[in-house]
Amino acid sequence: MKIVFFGSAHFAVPALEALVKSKHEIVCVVTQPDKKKGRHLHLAGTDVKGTAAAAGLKTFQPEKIKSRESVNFLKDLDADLFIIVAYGQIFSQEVLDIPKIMPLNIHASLLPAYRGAAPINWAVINAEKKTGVTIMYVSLKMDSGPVILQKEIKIEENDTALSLEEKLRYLGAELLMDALKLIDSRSYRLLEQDEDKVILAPKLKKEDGLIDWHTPAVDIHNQIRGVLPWPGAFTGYGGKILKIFQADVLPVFPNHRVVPGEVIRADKQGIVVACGRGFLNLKELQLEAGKRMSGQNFIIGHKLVAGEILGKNK
RNA sequence: CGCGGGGUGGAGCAGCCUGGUAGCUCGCAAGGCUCAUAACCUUGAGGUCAUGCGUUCAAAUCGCAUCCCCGCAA
Repeated sequence: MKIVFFGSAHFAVPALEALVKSKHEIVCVVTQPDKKKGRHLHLAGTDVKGTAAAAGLKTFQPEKIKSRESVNFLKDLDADLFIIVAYGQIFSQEVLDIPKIMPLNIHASLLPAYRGAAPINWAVINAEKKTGVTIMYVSLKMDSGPVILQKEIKIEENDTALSLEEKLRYLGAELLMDALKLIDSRSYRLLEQDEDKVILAPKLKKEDGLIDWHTPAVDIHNQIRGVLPWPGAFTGYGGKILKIFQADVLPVFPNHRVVPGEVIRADKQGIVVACGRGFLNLKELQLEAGKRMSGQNFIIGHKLVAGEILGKNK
């Protein structure tokens, strides 16, 4: 089959690599235009662009996928399938109608749960026990098309949005190959999504990383694991931003009344902070302008003592 | 040329503004105390103060340049 691959982010790379190895013909890889990014705003291509270049594939980087020029270009490719994975632009019906068989998408959740840009993050934040990947027909409304294949995976206690993404991107690539076989043999089925079970997973905002110490320790723990790699869970300390990368929920009972955010212990046992219910032992943190380090190292250098309240500033 | 913070023994930091013997906590080594310990007491090793140039009688400290790391913003 003649395939046009649409993708940009890290998540899409294994799927493209799998396609490259398959018998299918990739007529073009469409990815987002190069953007200035990073600390010094250097111009950089997407992860997918790098992969496509390594495989010697032709790339197309339209500013707007819906534009007249883009549509004409895509029509001329005469493709059977469009495969869209973490591309980053919304398609118009006109574009979706171009492929002769169908437009396909890999989504990192068990649809209809977690429709949107950050399905993995929200699954972790919401303490889901499992998530997965879905291969579906793309329709105009975001992530609402009928499902072709779906595979679930357990969310482990120590999984983060980062580790899950790593698992899911490969799982997604595998499942895509299975789906292509079904489509090739015309033996697939389209299963409509149950609109009553829709859960939305909007793009994360900076403020989603801000820790509210009044919430229960388990919830904050899920937040810390879920908002990686961006924006990262953070609080305030000494007027600066303090990022928290890793923490454990602790069943500790202090001998006095505590305020949420209060450091009730800071010694070799760890940095223990009071939450709305329960406590967190901060394992890995990073102060603004500082390096990422373990809780013990943090105490040694920053003279953090019991009684201080986190989150007072910023 | 988007804004800002930082590079000081093995780790994390102070000192810099107001130049004049390199300091703290931890770790490490040796010894001691102890039934014992991640506890405590002694002692000790370990540093081109990121790099280069400059100012000065004298630079970790002031000035210029370079390299590297990090936060914000996108």
